[in-house]
Amino acid sequence: MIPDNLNGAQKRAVEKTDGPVMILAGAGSGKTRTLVAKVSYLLDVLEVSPYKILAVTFSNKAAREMRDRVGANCNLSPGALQITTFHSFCANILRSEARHLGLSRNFTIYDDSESKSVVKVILNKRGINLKELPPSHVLHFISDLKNRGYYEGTPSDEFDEDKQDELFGLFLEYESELHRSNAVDFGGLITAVIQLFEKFPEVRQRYEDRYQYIMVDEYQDTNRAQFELVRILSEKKQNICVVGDEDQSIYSWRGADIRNILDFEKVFPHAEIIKLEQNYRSSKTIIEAATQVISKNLQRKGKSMWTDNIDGDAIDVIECHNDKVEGEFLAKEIKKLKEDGESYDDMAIFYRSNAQSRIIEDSLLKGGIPYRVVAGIKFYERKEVKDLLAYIRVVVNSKDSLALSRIVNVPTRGIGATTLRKIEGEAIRMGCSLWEIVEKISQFPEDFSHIKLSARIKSSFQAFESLVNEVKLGEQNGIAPSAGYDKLLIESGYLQSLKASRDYESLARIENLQELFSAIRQYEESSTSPTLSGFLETITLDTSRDEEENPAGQVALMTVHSSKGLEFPYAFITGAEENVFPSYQSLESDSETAIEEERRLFYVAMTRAMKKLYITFAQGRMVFGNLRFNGPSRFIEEIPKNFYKWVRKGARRTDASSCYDNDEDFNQDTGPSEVNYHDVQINIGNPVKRQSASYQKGQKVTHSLYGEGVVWTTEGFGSEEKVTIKFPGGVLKKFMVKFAPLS
DNA sequence: ACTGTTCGATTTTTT
DNA sequence: ATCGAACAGT
Repeated sequence: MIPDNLNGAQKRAVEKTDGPVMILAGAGSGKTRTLVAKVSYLLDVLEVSPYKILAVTFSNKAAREMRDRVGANCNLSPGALQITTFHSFCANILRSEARHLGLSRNFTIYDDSESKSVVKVILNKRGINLKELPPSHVLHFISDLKNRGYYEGTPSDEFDEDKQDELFGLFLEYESELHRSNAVDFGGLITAVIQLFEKFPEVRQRYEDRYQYIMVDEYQDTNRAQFELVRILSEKKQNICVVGDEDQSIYSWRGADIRNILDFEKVFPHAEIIKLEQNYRSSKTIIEAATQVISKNLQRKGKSMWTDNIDGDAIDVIECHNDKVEGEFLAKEIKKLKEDGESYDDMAIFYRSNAQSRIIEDSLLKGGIPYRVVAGIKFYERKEVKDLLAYIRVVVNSKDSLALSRIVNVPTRGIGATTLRKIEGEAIRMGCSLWEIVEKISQFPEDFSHIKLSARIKSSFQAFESLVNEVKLGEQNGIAPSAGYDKLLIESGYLQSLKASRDYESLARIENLQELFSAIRQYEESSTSPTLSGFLETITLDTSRDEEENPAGQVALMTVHSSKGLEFPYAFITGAEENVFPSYQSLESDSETAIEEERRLFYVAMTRAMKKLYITFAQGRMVFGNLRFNGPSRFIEEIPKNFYKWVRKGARRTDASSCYDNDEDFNQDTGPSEVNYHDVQINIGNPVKRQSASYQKGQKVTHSLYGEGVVWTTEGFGSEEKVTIKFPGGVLKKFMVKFAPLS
């Protein structure tokens, strides 16, 4: 049955299971609830097999949430449900069908930075100066093509113009380089599946027959290729249900194509459109103000949001003298709310760009307000982490020449640029991969006398080769991935080289490698047949690690983009100035489309607030080292006057820059002045046996890197014991006791 | 192979 | 202001 906590439109959305449907779900309209109800309805009432249902979203977080909720509803193990991201879905298909496309199933997935490296290598090879032709520019061309669904041999003539572009040759070379490396990039995951379906009708039919009900969440974020993919899959049954909100489309710069929404009915002429317009989240004031702002956009289907909620407080628009005063206002106001009994984790501060967070953090720090910065965790982008992952990739997919050349001389083993150039030459000459050359050199060094390798280099190759092969063998024989990682870390000498340079940074790097170790352990526990290659897949397609952080009493700081999908009773939109929000880039481009996207961003930000919305802006702000006077954002002016109250904070009219003159607090050295470089206990592979938790809540500890802190939470015991420590300024860090240099 | 220096760019970042 | 990448010098 359909849960009776759904409203009319939501019920309709649930019941309309056959034929194409587009659900336009405004902010806070109970979209997830409806989707979960719909999948549950298919399963429980229509008794559709979970095997036949496919639901795709964009983020792993969203997929997980939906999977768990449906699983709980219908008493199914979450694993039985095909609720997944576009990219995982495609990666899985490609692993099964890899042979059709001349890939092998252990192919590597390249992320954006690796794609960029490939581009750089190609440009270098062609002797093109990176300044004349920035790699980012080339990469943009390539990913744009892929986002629009192009693959080699696309039948459509839509790409004729692109093929004339001088960059097209680079695209082709890029593609063949990836293919040689047995690698696929993010965009390629999607287009390769489309290609697979186009070229092999029998494969296509298998999947088409299987997925009888297809749902797409966050539809406004789909690009052309993703749309094409679900169109193909649903072509026969036409049971496609897309859910999205054109007003929250904020990823066009990533290839999201709002036309997927605007033109849905053109592709599916009999589509039913259902609008979810009742908002359950925000006060009437907020909803009406936001509705007014977004109504200025022309690129929309048009919904009119309404709510039964109370009117609530007026929006506060705070005019601050400068960005510093803005920060101080935030701290002061948050403190006041706290004193009134509100909780810190009910408050969030949004900014347009990450650069703005620093000054806000400063004020919160000074005000003693605990906060957390919600940001794309860059853990997997760390050099040392990428290095070790590259080792793993060479083990998993030895054709991955990018990974190989990254680590063949890390740590230094005498295989420098010159040697690398030589073996690259050999690889080209013999038409094989770098790894095959490495293997051949190790086995038959005499065959390579013509490239004059010293004895030392030869033995380096041999050591490297046997390490990789031993781990590979271990992987095939079901040795735990973490053990393989251990071996790589230790026998490559990587860990040793870090330990040898006992400086501040190496210490942190070692910790990160320990963190990577626990990530592998975590993965092992969650998987039935863990492998290194499975681990790689998890982390390339799911970067959301570390996001579990306990929001215990912290104000959340984030970009407007990362706020999408979240809600907070109290929300602060900061930097509401021309050239900041909307950003100067979107103004420069002078295109109405760009401004509309900024407006959608502003709309997203406004609709995060439940009870009270603050919008702050500064008269003067430091931008790229210069003081700028931008004036209030046009979006403020688009809010009807009756919805807000204008307040001035330290806003003077003269001598605008004086506030920057005596900045006594800015240059304090906050880092620990002395670091105790005692030997870090490394026990990877030989867990320390401790039977009980050795740390307690509230205990004071000293971390040799971060200084003094207080134990915030503890979990596990013995070698699995983990502690979260709170350092001054509300910074929370989690450590594994057996690794962390704590005293 | 490591280190310092200059130069330049610089929104957003689900995968 | 600040960070990183590219380059030059040791």
